[in-house]
Amino acid sequence: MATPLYQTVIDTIVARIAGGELPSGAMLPSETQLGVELGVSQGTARKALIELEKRGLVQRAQGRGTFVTVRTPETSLFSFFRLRRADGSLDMPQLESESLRRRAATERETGLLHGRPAEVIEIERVRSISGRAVAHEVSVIGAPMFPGLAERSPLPNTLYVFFQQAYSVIIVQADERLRAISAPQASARALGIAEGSPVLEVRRQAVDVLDRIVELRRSITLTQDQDYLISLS
Amino acid sequence: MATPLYQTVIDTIVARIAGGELPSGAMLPSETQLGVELGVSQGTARKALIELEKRGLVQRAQGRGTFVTVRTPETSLFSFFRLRRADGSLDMPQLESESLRRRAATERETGLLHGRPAEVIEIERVRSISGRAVAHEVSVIGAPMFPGLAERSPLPNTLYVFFQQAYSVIIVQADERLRAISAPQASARALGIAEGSPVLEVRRQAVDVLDRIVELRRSITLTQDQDYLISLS
DNA sequence: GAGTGGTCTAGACCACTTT
DNA sequence: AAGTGGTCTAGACCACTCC
Repeated sequence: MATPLYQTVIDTIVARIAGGELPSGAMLPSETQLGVELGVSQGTARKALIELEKRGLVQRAQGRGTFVTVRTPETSLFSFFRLRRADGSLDMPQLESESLRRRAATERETGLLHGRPAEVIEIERVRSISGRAVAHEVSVIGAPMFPGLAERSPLPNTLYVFFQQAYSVIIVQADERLRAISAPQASARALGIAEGSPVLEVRRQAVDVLDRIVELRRSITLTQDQDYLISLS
Repeated sequence: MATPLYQTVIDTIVARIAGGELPSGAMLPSETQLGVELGVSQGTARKALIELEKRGLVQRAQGRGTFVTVRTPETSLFSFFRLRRADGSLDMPQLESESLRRRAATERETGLLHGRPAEVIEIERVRSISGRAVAHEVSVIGAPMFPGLAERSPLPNTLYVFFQQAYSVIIVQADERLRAISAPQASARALGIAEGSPVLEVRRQAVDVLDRIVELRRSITLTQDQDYLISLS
């Protein structure tokens, strides 16, 4: 029993979703159908589907079926944008400005990003909440993985939804390192604050469903009116 | 089918662990035994145990059995102490100083903490890494929930391990709000830094296995040599 | 009514650990 | 050899959704 049967079922479905064969919102075959298709029992197919639901990749609804999880700007921001009001609620951020650059990758970027890209696309954005600039983000992605992206500016508000819809790249995890620093010049200007004010620096590696590092991001965040909210367990 | 059978099995085991009947490291009955005891099938007992393992409350090992998860200072710090070196590894922090106070609870504390305590115990600590003070923490817990604690100073390095061993209070989750602020006077003095330097403020609510808010904590953290490392999904 | 997932059972065989 | 969890199957019944 080298690899369990249900694991190959999981892998098959993940591949179908990551390959675009099962797009966002699509209904999966029923447990019984899936079992017949893949030559396993309904119980084994069920175990795979439950695991996929726990990963957030599909959603199951009694009486309706199993569906590929739909990511909207709202759900994506809810997971991956952590600034919250004092009462914990999410103020929808607006995109204030955006600029795109295509440039040679640094050694570090080539080493970290999936596919060891020699060229990257850099996306610089400022987000605001209730008219106040609160975050200055610089994202870096491998150019070969996102053909044509550099020519599509302005990009949608939420990158990860766009990645999934246009490139079948599904971000499921973000590893972050946080530090309190004095606002660097560029960010201070972008956010309209005094240089040297304390800001939260967030350096992120975004990982997709195939466990590939897809994006490197550095955000400079204002935490005067909003908190960066997380949960450890 | 108001509540599933396996849920009552889960609740039974959680109660036994939280009640001290199954202490840290104890072996649980086998799936079959548990099924007989509680009048359910082995498969149902199994589903409950798997759920408990996912919550981190027990650990299962093929051929050996199921055991109540042992929390050591190492495992506890690994989960709930997030400062890490650049390479992601954990430098064990040392306790630099500690002071305890018993005092009347503020209105906010009474409202948030389990049991609406009128009196609380305040634990103030400074932690250091390689001889450098890096965190100034103030914890507040309800006095009635921890009888005799105020007289036991100095407390062990890791509070949550101590809570579990001495009071069967098992912390499983910490909800945190992060901000970058200018170091307040008291913390600046405790950490030996200039007042006004940027520091990471972490306000935490620690939740136990019975879903009760047990501790309120405010940490002022230096993020010069170490990062605050988290993962979103 | 037909089809879906949710729960529960019973039994089989395998892999691993301990004695 | 005995006991444990890990996998897999087959079938039953229930609750829910949709037509």
